Amino acid sequence: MSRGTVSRFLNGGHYVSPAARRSVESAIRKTGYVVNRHARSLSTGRSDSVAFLLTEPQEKFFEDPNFNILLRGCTEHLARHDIPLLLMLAASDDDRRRLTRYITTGHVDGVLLVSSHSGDPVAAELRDAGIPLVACGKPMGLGTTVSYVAADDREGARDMVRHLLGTGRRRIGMITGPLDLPGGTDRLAGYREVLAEAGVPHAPELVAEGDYTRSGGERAARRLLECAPDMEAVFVASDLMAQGVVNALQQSGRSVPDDIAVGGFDDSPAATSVSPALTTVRQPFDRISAEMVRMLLAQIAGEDTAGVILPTELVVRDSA
Amino acid sequence: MSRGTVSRFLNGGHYVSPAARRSVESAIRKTGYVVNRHARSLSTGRSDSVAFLLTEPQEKFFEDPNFNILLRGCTEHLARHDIPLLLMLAASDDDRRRLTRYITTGHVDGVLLVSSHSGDPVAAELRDAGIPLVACGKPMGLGTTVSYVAADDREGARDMVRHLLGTGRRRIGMITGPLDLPGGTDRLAGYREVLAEAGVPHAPELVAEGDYTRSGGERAARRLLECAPDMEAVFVASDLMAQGVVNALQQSGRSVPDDIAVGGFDDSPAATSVSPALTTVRQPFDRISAEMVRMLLAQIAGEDTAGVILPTELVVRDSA
DNA sequence: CTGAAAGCGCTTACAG
DNA sequence: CTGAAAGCGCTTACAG
Repeated sequence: MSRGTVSRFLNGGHYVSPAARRSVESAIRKTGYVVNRHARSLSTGRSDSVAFLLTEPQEKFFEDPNFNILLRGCTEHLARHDIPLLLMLAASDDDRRRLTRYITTGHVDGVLLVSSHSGDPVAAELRDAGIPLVACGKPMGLGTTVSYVAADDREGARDMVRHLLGTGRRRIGMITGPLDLPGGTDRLAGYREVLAEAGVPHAPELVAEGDYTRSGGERAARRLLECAPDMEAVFVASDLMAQGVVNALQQSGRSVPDDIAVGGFDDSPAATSVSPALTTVRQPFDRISAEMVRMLLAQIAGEDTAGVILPTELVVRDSA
Repeated sequence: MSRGTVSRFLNGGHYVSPAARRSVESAIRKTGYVVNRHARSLSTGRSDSVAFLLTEPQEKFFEDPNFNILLRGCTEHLARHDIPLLLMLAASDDDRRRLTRYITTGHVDGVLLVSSHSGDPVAAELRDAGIPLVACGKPMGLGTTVSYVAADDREGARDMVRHLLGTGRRRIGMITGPLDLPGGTDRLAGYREVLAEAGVPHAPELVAEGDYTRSGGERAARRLLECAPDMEAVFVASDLMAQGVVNALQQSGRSVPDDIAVGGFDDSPAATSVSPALTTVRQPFDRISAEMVRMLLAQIAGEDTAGVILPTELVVRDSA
């Protein structure tokens, strides 16, 4: 039997007679044959695997439940296509270089890129190398040359601030995400717009930049409390930070929501593990990961993809 | 210039004249040449990458700081050899199959295996496929056919229980790890031995099995409190669980360590983020990851390696 | 130090 | 439906 026939059997079994198929099957069973992926990849040009690349310090990856959820979603959606997901953490510049080299060198058919800060060269490097690429969140400063899927950060923020205004509060503070991340700037923009529309005067002392960590939220809350002790509500750009905020407020003797209402963002597991449970803006994580995978596979298949923005949803619980 | 010369240049530059080297360098720069790894791997039989394979539900990976630390250590030690680490999470059986196939198929030169429960087929599968393999913790039921590196769980447990006895307490409980994990059984064995040696009668109502999660620790502590309300101290097989235990004890109105002393295990970040700070048994994580990497590279180079057991150290803080 | 050549193990038109 | 053959892009003895 020729190696051609075996190969055809391995790749879907088209143009293989039942008899041939049977004898290949039994031979494979008998010898424990397993294809050599390198050889296959060399000849097909594909590797049949995909990377989930995170360019964040490792702590953040472990601390923030958003990554967990996103990772699980991507894994599951890829599993339906029987494609393994390789998780790569680029914590240092050195790691980044090593991993980009690894990726651009054909080891992977495409990459799901998570959390790319403006100034982070990874997205541009991969794009320039022609690697199929989908970012989670619009990569800043790259125009529309990189496909992405994101939640509608601006609109979500607007919903939350409108809700806060609706409870009668005017002195509404905000703790933003890192401002070199799209979720950082867009949520802030939404907050500002709604307040302006409602005729609430701009108050810079009510805004503090956070870093999407619990302890960062705590610190920012204390800063706000100092500069604006009369704050009535605060919109926090992530649930994890909001956990820290609730903590800091309670320690300062304020009750949530009676003294100060707190609104979060994400609707991650963090939202319901605080007391009071957080009123927050749900990111459609499952749709996000599904879209990311769909778009990446489309790119790998040679199609063009663009950016997609998915709607968020206000979830009202007890904190505001 | 022949491709042979270029290849020699790429692989260390031996037997390449300075003139040839220069012209290769400039050609590479000009064309943006990058080697095709598949072709290289096909001919060398190596892939120059290594997997960190975790067979645990994804939550545990994210919740337990031990994994974080171990992962970081392995990444760093491999970085010194310029070898990328691919993280693979096998949460479901389906994932496991997909990833084992991926691995045994030559995509990776070796694997660092974390947390293999007895009954988990992964270690045996990889071993049978002849993949270089180092486990973290002795894989149960596999005899000595798989190399591993572990902390001295038994001796560490002995130290802790001796310390607890030394503070004058006799009614000492234990919350174990999962008993299908070596750390689970060995720490329990150390606990039992020391109590027996001290003439303390065996009291089954003082032992509860935990699962290395915070909430599991909480549950186990409540169970113990019910069955043995006169407990004076408890040795908890992980710091993360101990966090939950301290919580449960305090909620029940007990003070730690005055009413009940608590000893942990790991000396992970969890140990110092509780109040009171945990007296615990330090696992030498950095040495563990260094050894794992060293042994894996040795195996890849064709050497044989065995099991190594590293000493622990008692760290006395406030909880006991 | 250098080049020509074989070989790594697959896939895929191409004839038949 | 099947086999013979070319080709994927490297590495590595082997002569020179």
